[in-house]
Amino acid sequence: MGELEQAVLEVLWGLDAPASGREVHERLSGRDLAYTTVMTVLDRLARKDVVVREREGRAFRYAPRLTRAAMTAELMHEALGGTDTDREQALVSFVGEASAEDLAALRRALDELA
Amino acid sequence: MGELEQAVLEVLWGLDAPASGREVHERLSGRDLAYTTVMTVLDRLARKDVVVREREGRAFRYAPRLTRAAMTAELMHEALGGTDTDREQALVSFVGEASAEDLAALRRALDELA
DNA sequence: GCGGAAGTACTACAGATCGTAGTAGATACT
DNA sequence: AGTATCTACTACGATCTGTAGTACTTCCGC
Repeated sequence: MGELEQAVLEVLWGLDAPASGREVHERLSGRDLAYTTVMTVLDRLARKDVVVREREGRAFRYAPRLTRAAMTAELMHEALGGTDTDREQALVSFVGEASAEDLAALRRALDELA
Repeated sequence: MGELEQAVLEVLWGLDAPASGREVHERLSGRDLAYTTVMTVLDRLARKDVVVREREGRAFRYAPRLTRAAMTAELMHEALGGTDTDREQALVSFVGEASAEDLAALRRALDELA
């Protein structure tokens, strides 16, 4: 995920409804990009199934396939997935390096599961 | 991390001591790569601080900077780090999608922390 | 001490991904 | 019909990765 791609995703997560390319472009006005640049990025993200696009009349509306939290979780699982063997060790390492807040959140999350 | 880079790392993790380029090359004989190819990859990994190299006489010996588990944990933290806001949600999502084994391992790891 | 083996450093090149954007063609609003 | 929107397609340079060759340096055996 490139820098710009990330930024575009960020914009989409910041909205509650699917957005048009034009809208995304406006939210990125700080970067002073061409409209077509934003469209290219949206297209690539859609091709990678990171965002989904639905037709609305002549135009498309774009939305992230996953919430930010879900995507983060997916990335974490992906990282863990690389490790066929040391899964357990990796998790130990993970909690070992986690902040107190993250540990608390983890414990709560686990408790809520049953 | 490219495919080959990953494979080279895998080899290094499979050994208990720092290895020479020649050794790594031999362990990758299945891929039929040129020795210099392996050296290039080791060099790039060293440049990225993924592996460390220490001089031994005329040659170098290469070793992963982190254990596999530690690197996995680092990648997981990195993924989580991208999320400034929804950390908590991300963790909930993460445990929500985890396998029973991973959950058990997580619980054990947390219990051992105190 | 010389010739070959082993190593490193440097360079190269092609394919993929990404940032960046232009042009053409379709559609719609007025 | 003219103008604004939008999508589709194409392009180009930068960076990363896979892959490898060449040149220079040792070092070991003879």
